[in-house]
Amino acid sequence: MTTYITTPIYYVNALPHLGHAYSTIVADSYGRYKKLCGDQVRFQTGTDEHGEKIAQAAEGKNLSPKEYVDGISAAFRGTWPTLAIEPDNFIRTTDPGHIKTVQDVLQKVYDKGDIYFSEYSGLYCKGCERFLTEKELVDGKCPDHLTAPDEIAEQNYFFRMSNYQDWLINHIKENPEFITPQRYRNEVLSFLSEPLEDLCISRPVSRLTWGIPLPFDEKFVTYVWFDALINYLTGLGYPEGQDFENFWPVAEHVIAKDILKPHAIFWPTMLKSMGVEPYKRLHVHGYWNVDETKMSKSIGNVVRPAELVDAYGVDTVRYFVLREMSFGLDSSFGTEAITARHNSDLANDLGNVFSRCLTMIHKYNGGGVPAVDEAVLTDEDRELIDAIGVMHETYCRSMDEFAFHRALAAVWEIVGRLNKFVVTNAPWELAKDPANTPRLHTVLYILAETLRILALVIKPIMPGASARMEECLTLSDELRSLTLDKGVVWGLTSVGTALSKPAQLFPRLEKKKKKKQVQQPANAEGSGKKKKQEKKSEPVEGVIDFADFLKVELRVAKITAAEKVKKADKLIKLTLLAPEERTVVAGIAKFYTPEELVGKQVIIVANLQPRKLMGETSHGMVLAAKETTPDGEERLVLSTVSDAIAPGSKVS
RNA sequence: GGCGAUGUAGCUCAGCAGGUUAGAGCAUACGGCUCAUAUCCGUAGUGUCCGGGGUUCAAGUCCCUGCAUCGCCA
Repeated sequence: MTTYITTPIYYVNALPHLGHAYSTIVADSYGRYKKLCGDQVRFQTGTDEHGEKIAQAAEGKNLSPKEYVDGISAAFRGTWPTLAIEPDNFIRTTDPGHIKTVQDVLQKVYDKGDIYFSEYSGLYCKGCERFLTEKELVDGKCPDHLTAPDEIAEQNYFFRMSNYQDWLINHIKENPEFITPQRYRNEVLSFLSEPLEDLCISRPVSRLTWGIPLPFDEKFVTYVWFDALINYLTGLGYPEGQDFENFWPVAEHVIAKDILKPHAIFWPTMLKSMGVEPYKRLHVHGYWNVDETKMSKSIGNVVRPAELVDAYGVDTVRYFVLREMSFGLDSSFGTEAITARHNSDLANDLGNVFSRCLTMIHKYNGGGVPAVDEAVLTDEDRELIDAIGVMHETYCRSMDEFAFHRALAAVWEIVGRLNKFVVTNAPWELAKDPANTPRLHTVLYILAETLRILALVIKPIMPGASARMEECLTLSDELRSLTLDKGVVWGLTSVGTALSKPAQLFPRLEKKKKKKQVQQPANAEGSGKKKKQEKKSEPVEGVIDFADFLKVELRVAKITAAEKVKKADKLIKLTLLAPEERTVVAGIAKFYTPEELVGKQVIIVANLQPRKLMGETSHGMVLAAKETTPDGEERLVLSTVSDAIAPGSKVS
């Protein structure tokens, strides 16, 4: 059996965040799982590097597009190993091989007659650099730039997507698993119930040069989606080769819901047109919110995977995202949530049970795995063993369905049972009387064997923790390399195996509960009932508490560009790095010229709700001090830091 | 405006195709153990299953309607 699993190729206009990490962890874990099932697996991720936004971003940084994308692509590539993500192939749409294949595909589709040249006229907004639909306009103007769009006619190439609409509808209906979870399948079908328009697949070179030239007309480059989707094929050496034959028929794509349409509609019709079978499954997941709100650059609450790994460790991060999110639905990320998962599931349950079991084998049998005495086997023992069989089934079914949270819940059911088993069998009691030795040995064996199986099933999700468990259990290479089917079989641990001392798999994290700090003198009030309801300190007028202060996120930002806002004599539009790029409009035009601002470091409120000022949306606020001089003149001075520091540094 | 999803214990959610006292984890309270990472085990709960109608012997589970939130489309 073979498995081909892909993530989207990530658009290099931003650095990796939790959402990217999630898609990639999912694909990696699924790939590892399939490998553990004995499949030959190919796992691909990469970066998407063409298009208008990239060209703009590069220009904004005074870099050539290629220099710019090289940097961000490397950041993605470098992030994955820190999350124990091991793709077999990392593809870039600027790879020469990819470019050639895209051109071959275009030519093929063109020759088939599915691409035509046509004039398109529409309302083009220079600010957005794209055509707007009538419906998007507000009072006839672009809602973002408040300017009237130009009616322009442009000639472009179009892909006859509409030719394949009926075929696609049928295909989706006949293959219930083609798009999962179902809610997204419904969404696509509902979208397809309306006539499909053809897809514009070119951009004139006059407007954009950063793209793949059309093979049949050099005055145009390829629209990014047409270019990007093909990565899934080029990564396999399409149009020929063993990889393509082995893996394409089993292709499974993991995506987030924002790119559903290109993957569920553009891509299958493109494949159909070029004469390639559609992919097997498309797995669509939801968004990670951060503490109830959307994660976005402008709010400044973007979660960086590297920071998470530093704070919690790779295994915890992988476990958390897979356990916490029901695949397909949105979830919310919060430090309390991940700390709670780490402490309760990983440290208290799995980590602790691992530690206590190994310790007992050391204390009561010198660290060697003792033999089972069939004569003293109880119903309860058999129940535990049976439960492991049930877990195995649920686990596999859930992993196959991308229901990772359910797979993990099933594993933790066994962790819970093992803890109960320890308590009801109390080896420390058995050890007191030599007459109980056969039973003690049997119990200890069950502990060791259950741990071995737990180490095996968590391997795809937490490869590190799994390896540490196997290490302590001193499993042979043979036992470590078993497939699931062969490995989740009772009784494989050999009697006499000498175990190592237990490692602390997941050290507990201290909760940052500042709320519980009580300042009341110990016996100020009479004993009796505990006063559970700690009085909240009375609010004092004009005084905020520390928690309120923490809500304000201050950051150092570097000004990279500044220009006056038209028709506003007080406003200057600033482009800042903090560390990501953002726009902030500041009412400082009377005091500073745009020229003198560029290069300055300022302090901004980074998590202020975005607000529109004279047509520009401001994502934050620049801090400044203001005074009125004795002669009645106003003076304003920007707040800054006393020495150079990395853009985006927090101020507190 | 059209289509769709969701609304269940303080929190996060399970409840598959209608059937006895509605479940799990976390959090809370009390009790127990000592092998263990101040961990674990047991007990205790509380729920107008969003509101209102209806179908049925029987509805959290089906139908209609209203409200709220979200998504897609226009």
